Amino acid sequence: MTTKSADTRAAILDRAVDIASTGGLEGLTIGRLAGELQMSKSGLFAHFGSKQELQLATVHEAARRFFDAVVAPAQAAPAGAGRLRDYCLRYVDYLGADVFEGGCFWSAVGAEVDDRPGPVRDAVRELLRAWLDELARHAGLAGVPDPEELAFEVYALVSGANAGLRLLGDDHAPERARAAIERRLPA
Amino acid sequence: MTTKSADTRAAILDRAVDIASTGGLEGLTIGRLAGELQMSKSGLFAHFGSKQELQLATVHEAARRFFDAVVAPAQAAPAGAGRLRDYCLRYVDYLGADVFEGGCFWSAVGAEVDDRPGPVRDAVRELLRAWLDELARHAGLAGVPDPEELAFEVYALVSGANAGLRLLGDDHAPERARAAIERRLPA
DNA sequence: CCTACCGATCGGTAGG
DNA sequence: CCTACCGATCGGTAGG
Repeated sequence: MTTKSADTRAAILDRAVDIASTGGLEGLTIGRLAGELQMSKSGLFAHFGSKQELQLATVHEAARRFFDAVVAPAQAAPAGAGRLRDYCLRYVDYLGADVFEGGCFWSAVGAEVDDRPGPVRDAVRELLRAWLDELARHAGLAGVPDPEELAFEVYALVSGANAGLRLLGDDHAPERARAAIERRLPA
Repeated sequence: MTTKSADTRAAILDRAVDIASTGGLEGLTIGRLAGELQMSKSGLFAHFGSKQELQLATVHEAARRFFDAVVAPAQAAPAGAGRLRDYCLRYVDYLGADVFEGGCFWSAVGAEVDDRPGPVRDAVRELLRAWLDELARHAGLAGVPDPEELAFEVYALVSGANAGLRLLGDDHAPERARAAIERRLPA
């Protein structure tokens, strides 16, 4: 029975993802995490062995949550224009769906790690890269002339909506992103 | 002669802006800043009185740099479509112009402060708000139907280009943003 | 602008 | 998973 240990680990990561979505991966300190979960620092630490391993596990747990909220439900739509459209709509909707406590996890963490070479930055980079590739792939299937350009624009608009929502407190931001994306999607 | 003290303060803030553009306002520690400038922590600290005052002064110094690089040079262009176009081009170009050591200061700092209520967040928010208002104002003068929508899209695309450049290492990102903005600008 | 401190917190370890 | 530590660094202060 490794179940109890696995449950504890899952509970730690669940909280870690929300802390990091708010205060970033630096704000995710072992002391704070242990305090909130009412366990000792060293007890928690033993699950990961280093701060970096905790950060990596947190990033992958965030990817799982993003996958469940945006990617998986869209698999019902047909590949190509339908899937692309579904991805985009869910991508915008996810900002207001409280998937993460601090809004888009990738916006919160992306700017933080981009200047820090290492495995954590690489993991974030590759996950974002894979998501943009998936968007571009279905844009290509839909016959869009420059699929990578479209993927870039959608990503930028959704990130912009998150910033508008969180930093400016502008509730219209997702609607603005939706309008711009709608205008850009293939008919 | 308060000149020597003012010079020191200017040198501190000059370095502080670049550190914050890389490691964020939390990465901007008094110890690190003092170390790089080869002065004592307390000597440096005396110029500001608190970490928060240092952060505020750093944000305003960053605004000055952004103004000098993007806003001021565009004043030669005529109000309306011409100015709007000039703003947008310079806004994209500024990403690759090494105005800040860590790329766009506002992208680096925006996601960091958006969950931390207080004077620092308010300052960042108001500066961004003012910039978007200025973009929208000239879009309005140019006869654009929804000036705020256009300002939002331009801001999102430039932020996206910065992320593409810094996080993904995609050198095409500014060109992609430029293309999308060009398509969106009034003829 | 300095030396010399302060209490708190950081990531991490020893040893159980 | 715990108690009890470690050296380093944090923001900040006293006193000059």
